[in-house]
Amino acid sequence: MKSIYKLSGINRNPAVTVALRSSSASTFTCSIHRRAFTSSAAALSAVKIQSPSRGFKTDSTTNQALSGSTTSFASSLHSDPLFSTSFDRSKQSSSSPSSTSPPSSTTSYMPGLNTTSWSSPHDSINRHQFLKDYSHLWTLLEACLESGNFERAEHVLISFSEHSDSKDLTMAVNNYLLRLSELNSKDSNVSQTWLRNISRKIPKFSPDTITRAIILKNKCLHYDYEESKIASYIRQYSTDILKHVDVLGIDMIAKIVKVCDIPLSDIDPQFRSLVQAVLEIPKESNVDASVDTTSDATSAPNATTEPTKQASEAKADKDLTTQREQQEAINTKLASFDIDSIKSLSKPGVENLNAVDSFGLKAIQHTLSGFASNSEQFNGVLDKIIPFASEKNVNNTNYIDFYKMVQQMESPESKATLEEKEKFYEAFESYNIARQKTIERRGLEGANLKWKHSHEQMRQAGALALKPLEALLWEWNLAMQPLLEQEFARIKEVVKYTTTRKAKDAHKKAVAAAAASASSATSKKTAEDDLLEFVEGENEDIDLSISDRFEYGPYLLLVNSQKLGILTILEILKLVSTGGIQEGMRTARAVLSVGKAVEMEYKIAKASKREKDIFGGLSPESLSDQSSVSALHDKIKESNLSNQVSWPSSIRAKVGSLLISLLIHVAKVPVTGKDPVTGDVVTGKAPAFFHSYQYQGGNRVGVLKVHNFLSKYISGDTPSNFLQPQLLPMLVKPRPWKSWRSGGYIYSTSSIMRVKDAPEQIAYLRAASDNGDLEQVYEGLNVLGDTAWTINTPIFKVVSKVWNTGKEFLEIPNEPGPLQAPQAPPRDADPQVRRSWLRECRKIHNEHTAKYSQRCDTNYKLEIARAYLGERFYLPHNMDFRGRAYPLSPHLNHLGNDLSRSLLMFWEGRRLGESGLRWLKIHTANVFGYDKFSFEEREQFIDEHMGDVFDSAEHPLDGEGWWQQGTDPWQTLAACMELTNAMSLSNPEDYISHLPVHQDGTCNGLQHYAALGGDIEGARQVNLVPSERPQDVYSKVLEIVQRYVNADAEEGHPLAELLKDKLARKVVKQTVMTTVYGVTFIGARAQIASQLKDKEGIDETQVYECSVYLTRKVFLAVRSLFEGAHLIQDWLGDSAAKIAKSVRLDIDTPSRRNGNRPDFMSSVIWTTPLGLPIVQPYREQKRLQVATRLQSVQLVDPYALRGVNARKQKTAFPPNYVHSLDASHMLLSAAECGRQNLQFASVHDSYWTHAADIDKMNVILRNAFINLHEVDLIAQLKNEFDQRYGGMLEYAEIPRHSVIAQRIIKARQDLAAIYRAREEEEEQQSWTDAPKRGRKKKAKKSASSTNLTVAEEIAIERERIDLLSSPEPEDVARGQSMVTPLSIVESLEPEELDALIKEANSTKKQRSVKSKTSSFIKSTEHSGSGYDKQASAAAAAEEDIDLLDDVEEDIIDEVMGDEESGATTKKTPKLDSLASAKSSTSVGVFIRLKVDAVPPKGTFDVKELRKSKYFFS
Amino acid sequence: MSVGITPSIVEASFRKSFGRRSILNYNLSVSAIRKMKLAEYYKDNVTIIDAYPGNGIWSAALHNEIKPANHVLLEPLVGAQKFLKQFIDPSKNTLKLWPEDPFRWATYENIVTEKVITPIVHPRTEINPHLLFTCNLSTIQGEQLCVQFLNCVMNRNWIQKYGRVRMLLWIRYSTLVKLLATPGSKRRGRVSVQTEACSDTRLIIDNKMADLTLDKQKYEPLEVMTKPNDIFPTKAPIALIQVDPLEADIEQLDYFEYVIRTLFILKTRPLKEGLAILGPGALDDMGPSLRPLLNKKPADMTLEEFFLVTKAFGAWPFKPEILHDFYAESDYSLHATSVSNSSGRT
DNA sequence: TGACTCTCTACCGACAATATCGGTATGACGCCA
DNA sequence: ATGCGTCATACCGATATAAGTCCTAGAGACTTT
Repeated sequence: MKSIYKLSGINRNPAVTVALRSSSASTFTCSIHRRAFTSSAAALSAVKIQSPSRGFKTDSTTNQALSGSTTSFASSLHSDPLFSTSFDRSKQSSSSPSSTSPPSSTTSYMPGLNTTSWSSPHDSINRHQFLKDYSHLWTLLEACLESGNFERAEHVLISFSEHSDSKDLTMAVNNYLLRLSELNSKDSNVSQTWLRNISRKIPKFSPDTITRAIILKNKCLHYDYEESKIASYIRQYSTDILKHVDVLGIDMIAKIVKVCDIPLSDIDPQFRSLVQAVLEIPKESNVDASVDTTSDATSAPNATTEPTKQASEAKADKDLTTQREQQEAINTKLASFDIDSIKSLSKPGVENLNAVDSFGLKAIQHTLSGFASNSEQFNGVLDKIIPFASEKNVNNTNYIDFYKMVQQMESPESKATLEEKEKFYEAFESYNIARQKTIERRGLEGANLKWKHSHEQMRQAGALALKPLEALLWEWNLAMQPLLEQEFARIKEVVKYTTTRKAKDAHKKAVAAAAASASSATSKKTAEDDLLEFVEGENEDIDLSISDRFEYGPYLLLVNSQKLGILTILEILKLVSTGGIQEGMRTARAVLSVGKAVEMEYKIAKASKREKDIFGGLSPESLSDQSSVSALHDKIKESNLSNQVSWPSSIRAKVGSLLISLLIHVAKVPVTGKDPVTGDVVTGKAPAFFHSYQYQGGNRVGVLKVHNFLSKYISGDTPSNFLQPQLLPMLVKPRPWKSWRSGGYIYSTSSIMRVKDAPEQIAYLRAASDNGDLEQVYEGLNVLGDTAWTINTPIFKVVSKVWNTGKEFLEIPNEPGPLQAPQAPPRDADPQVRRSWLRECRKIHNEHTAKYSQRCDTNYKLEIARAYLGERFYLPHNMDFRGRAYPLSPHLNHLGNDLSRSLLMFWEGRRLGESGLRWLKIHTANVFGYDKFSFEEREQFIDEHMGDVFDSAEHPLDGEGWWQQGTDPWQTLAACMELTNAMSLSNPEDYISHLPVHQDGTCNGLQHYAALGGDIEGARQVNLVPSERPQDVYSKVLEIVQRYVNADAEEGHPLAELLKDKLARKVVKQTVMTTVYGVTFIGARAQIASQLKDKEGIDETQVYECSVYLTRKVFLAVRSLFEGAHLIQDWLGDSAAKIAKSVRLDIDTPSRRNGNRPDFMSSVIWTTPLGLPIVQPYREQKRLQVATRLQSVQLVDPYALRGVNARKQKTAFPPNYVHSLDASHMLLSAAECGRQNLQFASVHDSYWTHAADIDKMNVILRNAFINLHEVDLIAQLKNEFDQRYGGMLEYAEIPRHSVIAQRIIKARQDLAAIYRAREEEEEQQSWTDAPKRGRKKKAKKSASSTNLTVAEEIAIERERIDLLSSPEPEDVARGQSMVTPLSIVESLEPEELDALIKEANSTKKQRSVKSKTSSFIKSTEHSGSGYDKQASAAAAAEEDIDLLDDVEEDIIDEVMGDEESGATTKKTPKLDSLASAKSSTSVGVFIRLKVDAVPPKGTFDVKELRKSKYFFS
Repeated sequence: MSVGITPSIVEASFRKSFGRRSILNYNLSVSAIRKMKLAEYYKDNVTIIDAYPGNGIWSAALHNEIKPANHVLLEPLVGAQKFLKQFIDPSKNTLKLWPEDPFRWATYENIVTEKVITPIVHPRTEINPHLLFTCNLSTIQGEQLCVQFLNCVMNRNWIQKYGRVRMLLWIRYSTLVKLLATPGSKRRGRVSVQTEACSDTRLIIDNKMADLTLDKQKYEPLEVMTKPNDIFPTKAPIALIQVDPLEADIEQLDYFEYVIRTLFILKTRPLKEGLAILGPGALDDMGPSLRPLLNKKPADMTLEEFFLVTKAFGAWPFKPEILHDFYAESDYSLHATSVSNSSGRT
């Protein structure tokens, strides 16, 4: 019986444990608890026979290679074909899972192999049983290989092989082999021998052509391309081997082709041109100037041949030098294209921002601008091209203004020839590729050199000088080195054993030996001992640190100690004052960030190195055939082990915590303090960081605090200096999206979808990606990524001027001074005083923190903007899980606030033309806030304010400041400048405009709702229906609310009278907006309260009741105005609730908390019109505590199988669905804009393009919307739901008096009898079987009960279904003979059942309406009562005790009654009771899930909006 | 609530507790009060502040035994007010019902300003014989209030500004073990040290069915509730404690609070680990002066030992200046609204 | 055979509580037949 | 070789932590004699 209550799918897997931790080294048995009943009850026991492959103790397979350990994996429980239909989009049904998916291990959808389906068996999107360990092993394998730990890697490989699919396995083996052959390039026998051995050890493994290619490569190197050895091998396996460019590299293929005389036609046509390019290059000139120079640092720095410290430092020096060389080389290249001087022509007066001049962004700026200042010799050609060049301002320009350069080159006056231009662009492009790569591989060593320089300068200046921060940082990094080396040594000591046990034993022996020798030689305490003591901690922790090192060791070894030190310091300083911690940060965040940085560093270096390996002497950016290059890039990324999976967060945390603990230990700052006793000033050195804890509302939080000496150095302007350069805007077009993980940056891998700790989302995404369903999505996103941007320099100048004043201005926060807490009250002050003091402190602290983080954020934006002045850049995009697009690069992007948006403009310019000029004016009016009027009026408005516009543009800070009154002031300023520039031309229409002009949907969510429901009235309100003037939803709602309030005021309602003159659009706006998101009454009330708070004439004490009153009115108004939308919203919500609360028959899902009830396991999943599958990620989270060096850290375990959060699933579905539609609309529009060669950007429901192209875009977006909504999306959704969830059960009620109900009750009794009998029998058995085994406590049931619990009934239903689907006719017959509630219900016609449910529901509703008058809408009608109650309560408090007499009797009685009943007993959740919980007149029953009928669609024809001017405006 | 109506209130309050846990056994209450010798100590001009009287049994016993000049019942629950009113003789002025919530500090000011009570300040040389405080803290929030009352004892504010006011508190068992845990106990924590530091606290009425890990030697109850119907709800054990504030000051109170709060975070780790999180470099600087304690666990340390640590901390030149940490809620709506507003601008 | 208590309160994007204890499962190991 | 008992350990879930509770409202989930 107990098996029912076990989640059979999540048994721990010992074999994996071995590989990960190897806490043990011998035999394991993995037992799977039996799911089937073992009872003798005839009808039920059949299950046992029916599924012989399930529920047995798996045989142990011995594996000698694993030091005698036996590994086994639980067999799949649910591999029935029944549950393995394919995932399909309901509209274009059925497509089988692709067989060409790239190997990956994060997710797996291999039906039948240790998997179960996630949310629905309908889709063959399955969850690997050991998903977590699987991905951990994957990363561990790589780490072991990189660090040259082959023994353990093989260990891992074997564990991995037990439960991986063959493709993943082959890839894993290949990676092993590749690495092995790399380190034994002079002897191909090593790898061949190993391959033979592993094939024997892992019979499942089958080599593929990649395997052959690796061997071939090894042979080539071994025998130095000896024709006889190579040619025969190729002949043996066909020239298919040669298609693996990503293994062999282009150079090698070229050589092979040459040596073996293979025709070029045998080479993969995709890469033929590359090979050809190599063949054509004469040998000597084959020097690549741009490829990675730090690559040797990346190749397993801590492998057996690890560079010494000096070497690595020297190398760092070298790196910088080579970097310079490289830059010069590029300069030469640029020069060779006849543009000898790219000396900046940029404007004077771009002021430097006040910032710490050090690393991070500065380094990036250096990279970007690095070679602008060199040599005068470049003056010449450019001067000829650009007449203005003589006016160039030489001083103060530290960057190249490519923007201006191009503008001038392209201007009509330019004398540049077409050929010159072409050459310029070509040079520009390859220059950008080179720079982009350099940025992505950040120069960590470069940062260190700067620190060192600063340190030396400080030395020269003398000890009295205050140390600059950089000097300090250099010291810290220096001090960390020996500790890191020590740690490396210890790790190597540990990881050379394959199990922790061996390591521990060895350690014990060593200690014993040391003790023996120590007794003779008196131990002298050295500095090293101190180190040792620190690193090792207490003796009792040694075991712990051994197993710890065993886990994180391989990962830490991947990056050299110099880099580790630097990145730790950078990360930590970046995080100061985050997480609401004053002068510190949360430990959890710190350790994870550092760990992630290590991972990033390693992966990017690895990718960069691989690129070099593969391209060999070719310079990818200078090749003409860029499509081949990018195809090869993709191939490289795909085959790279590390691109597949992220490190487990536990590993990140452990790696990070180790580094931080070292930093804490060495980082010191000078301090002075006063001795409390003597009063003397004491000086000393104190740790710069220290680890402690804080309490947050009763919760303990680990924090890392910085010494306040250090915090003096750090202001809001500091963190941008530590910014990670990996995610900045790109200088070249992003790699286009080609699969779910391929696209975006050059080296770092990003996923096309941002997922929330939900492998299920990835699984679905991957399936769709592999299936080729996402082409439209890719196309749209690629258009967004291909939009070229540049910084709006004039705006930047204004902003930086304001910034440097340090004062608050518009969205720019001021420089917050030190936090000033109010004086604490004396201890014996009244608690009230203390409380309000605390509250005040908290408030000030909050404000300070907010201000600080805002200042940081703005600083980030400005620093990035400054770095990219004059550059052309791109913003790679991905999506949230609904499909909405976001730029990958944070901080500065067009989704940011007004300021960010104003700093950006299109790189490309387009002539305004008549329509463009008009739209530019309208846009100016829009951003100013004058957007509720007709286009003509808006245009006129700007014409009337043209003086203000000119003044704003010409005197932004010293003029009238008209722009500052705008809703979006900075964008207004940008528009003013653009307009001014245009108007200054004799013909403004000739102006080449770069400003993005917006078209915004009016309440886009409601627009989609109206279209979905065909709701004419709603459509009219949101401008779907053509109209002469734009409709304003908020004003309309306000109007209705005003009517209600006036009516109440007439009747003398006091609140209505108070409020009737105080209503404003602003009061209702937010609530109307959030209605779409399903805001609750209380949430809306809070919004309204905050609006009312500042209103004149409303007393503070009245705000609350006013807000309650008003919120009711607003809700009523919204509902009346958007009846259709609400019907759809409700339907979506109800459907989601049904799905989220459905019970699955295909898997066993008992509740963790209450074994009597199943957990709900099905997420709401749907497919957008573009084919993107969307999975709502809301499940209960399992949290793990991971012990790290500093403290234990709590992480979510994304792999845990947990029930859904039904409530969240329900409330979030309507907005998510609508957002998935608006995302589809956007992507469709984007794709079409791309096809029509428009520059396009979007902020969800705000679409941007050039002013001149607005007319075109307006047509495109309207057509896209129509296309989207022409089909009945809701009907389609229902259809999809029916298919996906049709097999599940939902709870329903039918009238108790019905015949069916009676039959069900009877059946339940019968089943219970059988069940109890069998249960007893099993109990007996289990006592004799294993008397010591405690029974699962999950299954709490009252022994005497004759009723079935819900879980039990579900188990029985499941048995029946299983039997019916059995291949054995005997089983099927048995299943047919079973009488269960479900079988009874299913014997009904659907209509009959519907009728019964309807009947039960109606009686229930009647009852509940009678008993409750709680609907807020209803109570609005008597809203006076609340007021009265409040008043009397207040009075009661004030008046004398005697007043108690006045308390009404009925209230008392009520309370007393409650008290009485509180003492009465409670009840068990028996199914029968579940039925009667709501009403004794009905019976609860599980039926097949069926979503409700779709609400009838209205008559609005979406095509009408083609004519609607203000649909988007 | 005169003696004459005792049977009626006992009967009437049977299985009533108004959402709290209360004693039902009147006689046992009386017996405990007598063993405490309350009537002997509180003789003259006695005021009882009686918070959350609920079903009134305990209040009746106190009232009848001590016969105070002024007994004010702080009862915010309307149902309980109504119930209690039946037993209050309006003609007498000794027993009053005040409907404000004892949870609110203002209540205690209001009863003074409204002249419901007129507290007499008594020198700290002895327990204030004119003012007795009792409170039923058996709810889930009761524990919070209890800790705060103890804070007030330490800070000498709230009613403790009238001198050393004895408090008779009904608390849950879970609270009890936190307050009275002795060194070495699993439950030893910050509150137990604080309680020990600022008060002489005794267990007065115990509950038989709870098997708690208390030092029974040290905390011998005066009475024990044995029968199921002694309390209500039956299976929800509570206990009565007597808290007598101490006369002596706690040295360096701020430091003491910080030290115990911080050290108990790692309460079963050796003290040296705890010291390390007191401040940057704390272990290096303070370790030498506390060498004998370094390997002791905070959970095993005595009050005196905590005083030693406090002293060392106070003498440490580099101790942190700010001992109370604030944290910011992640409620930066400033930025968020500016973003969302601009997409749907006005 | 209900009722009481507790929770949560707008979508997304960003993120993230920890120390300790006790029970249970599991494995190592020894012992003995 | 197998089996059994005992001990150690890993894992998992539960609980405490702090100490004003956040002025109210109402629906829904959850629990448990």
